[in-house]
Amino acid sequence: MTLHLFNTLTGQMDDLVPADGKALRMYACGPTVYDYGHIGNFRTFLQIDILRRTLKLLGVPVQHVMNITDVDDKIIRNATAAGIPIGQYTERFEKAFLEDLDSLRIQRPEQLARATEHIPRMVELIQKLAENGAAYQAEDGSWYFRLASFPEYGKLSKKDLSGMEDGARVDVDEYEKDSARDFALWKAAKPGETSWDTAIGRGRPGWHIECSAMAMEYLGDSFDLHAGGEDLMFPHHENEIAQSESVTHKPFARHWMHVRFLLVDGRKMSKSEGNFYTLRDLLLKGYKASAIRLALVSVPYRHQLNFTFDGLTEATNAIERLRTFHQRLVAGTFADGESDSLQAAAKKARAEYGSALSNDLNTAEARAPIFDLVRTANTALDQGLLLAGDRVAILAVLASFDSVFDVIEDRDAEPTRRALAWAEESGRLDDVAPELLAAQSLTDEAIDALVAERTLAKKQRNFGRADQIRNELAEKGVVIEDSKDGVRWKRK
RNA sequence: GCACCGGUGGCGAAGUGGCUAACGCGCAGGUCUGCAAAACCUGUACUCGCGGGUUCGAAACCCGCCCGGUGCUCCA
Repeated sequence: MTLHLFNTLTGQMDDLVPADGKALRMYACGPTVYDYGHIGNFRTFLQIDILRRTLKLLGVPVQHVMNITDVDDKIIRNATAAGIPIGQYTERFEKAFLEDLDSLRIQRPEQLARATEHIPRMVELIQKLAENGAAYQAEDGSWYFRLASFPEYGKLSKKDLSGMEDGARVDVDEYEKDSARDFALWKAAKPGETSWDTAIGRGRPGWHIECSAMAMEYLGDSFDLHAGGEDLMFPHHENEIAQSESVTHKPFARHWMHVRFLLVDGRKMSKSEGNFYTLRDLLLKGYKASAIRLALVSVPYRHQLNFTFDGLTEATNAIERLRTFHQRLVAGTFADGESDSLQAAAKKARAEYGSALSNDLNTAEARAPIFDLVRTANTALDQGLLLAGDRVAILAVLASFDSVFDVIEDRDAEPTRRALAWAEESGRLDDVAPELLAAQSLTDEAIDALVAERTLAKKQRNFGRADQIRNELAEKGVVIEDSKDGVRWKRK
């Protein structure tokens, strides 16, 4: 099976396959590390994670490069305000970002590339552009890309800029450009700002050049896929194409993928609207990392996702259903053999799941056959008709599902613990949901002891005491389930 | 203003010409249970924003309208 993925460049569904027949070479625009990542950032990174995991599911090896933008206007401004070097400023946000990736179970790219570590490569590119007449230096020493030198400009975002007039929007500090739409490749040093002394003068890179430089450094002049948020399509990606292709005269990326923005409560998320959430905000409210992952991943990447707390609750409950079922299979004992109907159901689920994902990463559609299988298997389980061979087949389907969605295996304790530690050391304990603190106050050992006491009380038919213990635990978010195989408990 | 996307049950959401309109959550009733929980069963849109049209046949295609969102500037 091959992945059919919408290609922004061609405007149609194209098969995404490695041009060299080996690994799929992809570049994804990463974060600018000037603050903690918000859920909008993570929706994009999560959808790219779904992409790379789907490729692997389909047997395609991936060579994935992501940049970390660790120098830009905001970083310089904030670091200056804090009175520290930019490296020291970005370090903690980069660390936080990588932790957040772990929390959401987003796989690390094969290569992370920091902008500040690739300055020579960028300078080289700008020099080549200058030789081709595609770049020029302004009086203050800044370098700009000459848009007029690249007639194909606009081919990605389908913009026709030929009729646009110059002078509509000119940044005050960029008045020396030949044409208003020319964009900065290199910004001349201003007094007191971080800068690099290079062959093209003292200064710092413009935003777009870093991606061209690092993509070509690790993936070559031409590569398979370039991905990012929809906002980057114009002008960022358009500029990358112009810069890169003006140097190489080869197609930059063959395939472009853009993830749509998410909305929060029906509005674009913004700090001024008061609907702005970082991952850490949500963890401290008591939502599990897996629920956040599933909620952000369940709406296909080309659709707007309206993020709500109801949606998080829905995801929490859906995961609970999957995990409970998984646990039934893992813990139970089954007679030898296999049943035709369940084997067929497992096979069908796997096929439908794979084909939904291959169809432009339709995650919503991909969930359906898995839940179908859960219901079918639960019914068989209730009737004692599920056999050992069925268990193996169904667990394999769940594993395959989790190789992309990664929500069944419960690793939620760590992100929450990390978020609480962070809240403590950064003085944000007031933001922590009281129920979360209450739940944390109870150790597993304490729960086991109470559960044991309740079981004893039940044996003595002292249901009053048994129910009292159950209620106490429930208040702290611990749910008890009695079953034939014994008592189970879980943190809600 | 120009451009693009969407409007499917209580909520989320799939489906882009033809099987009883997936799936999840929620809700109601039932089975099981000391009671619960979990699980299962049944029900939960005779209908897909509105009005026309095309077609043997449309949620799906065309036209018009209404509503919501996004982009055109830094942004994932």
